[in-house]
Amino acid sequence: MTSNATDERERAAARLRGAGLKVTESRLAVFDAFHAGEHLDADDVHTRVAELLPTTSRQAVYGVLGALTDAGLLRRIEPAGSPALYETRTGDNHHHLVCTSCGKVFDVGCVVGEAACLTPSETHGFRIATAEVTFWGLCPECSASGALS
Amino acid sequence: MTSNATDERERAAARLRGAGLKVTESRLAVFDAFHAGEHLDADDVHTRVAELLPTTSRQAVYGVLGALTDAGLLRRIEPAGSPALYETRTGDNHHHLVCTSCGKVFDVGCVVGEAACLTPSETHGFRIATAEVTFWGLCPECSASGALS
DNA sequence: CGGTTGTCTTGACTTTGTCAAAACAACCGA
DNA sequence: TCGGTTGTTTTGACAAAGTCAAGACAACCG
Repeated sequence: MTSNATDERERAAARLRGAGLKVTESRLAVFDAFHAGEHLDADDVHTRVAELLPTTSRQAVYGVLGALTDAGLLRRIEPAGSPALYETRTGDNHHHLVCTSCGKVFDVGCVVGEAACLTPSETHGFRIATAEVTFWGLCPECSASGALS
Repeated sequence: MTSNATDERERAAARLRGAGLKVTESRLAVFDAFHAGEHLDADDVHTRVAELLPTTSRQAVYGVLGALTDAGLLRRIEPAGSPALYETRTGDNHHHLVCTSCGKVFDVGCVVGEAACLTPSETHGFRIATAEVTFWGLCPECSASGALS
C-alpha cells in the first residue's frame, strides 16, 4: 500500500514536470514545507527544508521559491513591514488579513461584489491587471490580550 | 510682500508645531522636497534635501520621515518590490496604482462603493482597522512602448 | 550511459533600514 | 536675552533580506 507521503511527493513531482521544471530533492522539500493555509517567509522555508536536507543553502531556497513562483506553483506576497511570504494557494487572487500586532496572516476570499467594486475611480490611463487588497487589524488573540495596534 | 516660498515654510512650521514637533531646517527641507502627487523614497528625499542642506545625513532623513509619518503629516506606503514611499496626501485613505514595468505610482480615490465592498467575506475574528488596495498594471507610457509587464 | 542543460553551493556583495552615543540646536522660562 | 532642558542630528557600526556570479553537480534526453 502506498503511503500518503509518497503520494504527495509524486503529485508534487508531477506539478514540477508540468511546469517544465526539473524534479529535485530541494524542490520537493520546499513543497513539503508548506501546509494548507500557511504563509512562510524564505527563512521559515529554509528551516523546514534543512530538517530533511541539512546541506540546503539559503540561496537554493531563494532559487526554488523564485522558480516555483514564476511557474505559478507558489504565490508571493509582501505585506508592509514583513519579508516576502509565500503560500500554496494560487490562481484565485484571494486577499489577506494581517494582524498589526503579531503579524499573523490569514486568507480571505475575494471581497464581496469584487468585479464592480475594485474598479478604481480614476485609472490615469493604466491598463490594470490586478487589484491587491490587504486588510489590517487585530487578530482575536491580540485583541483579547489588549494589544493596541 | 511675502514670497510664496516663505509662506510655505511658515505653513510647514505651523504644522510641525501643531504636531508637537520642533521646527528644524531638516524638517522644513523635507516638506520642501515633496510636490503634490509625488511618491518619494528615503533616498529621493535625501537627494533633494541635500541640495539645500548638504550636510544632512541619511539617518536624519529617516528620522524626519519617521517623525512626520508618526505625526500624520506624511503617509508611508510599501508597494511590493519597492522601498518605502512617502506622500503628503494623508487622512483620506486613498489607494494606489503602480506600474509593473517602470514602478511609477499614482493616487486613486477610494474605490467605488467602498463601504459595502471592502468588507472581507471572512474576518477570522479580526477587528479590522483599514483596507489597503493596490492596483497593478501598465502605465500609459509603458503600455505604448510595448512593455509586457 | 554519456552529454547537455539546468540547479545548487559557496561566498561576496547590495540595498534598505535600525541602533546607540555623543554633539548640537530649538524652545521654554527666568 | 540667556541658559538649561529636551528633543534632533551626526557619526558610524550593524542587521535583515535579498541578489549576483562562478564553478560543482545532478536531472533528463537520447
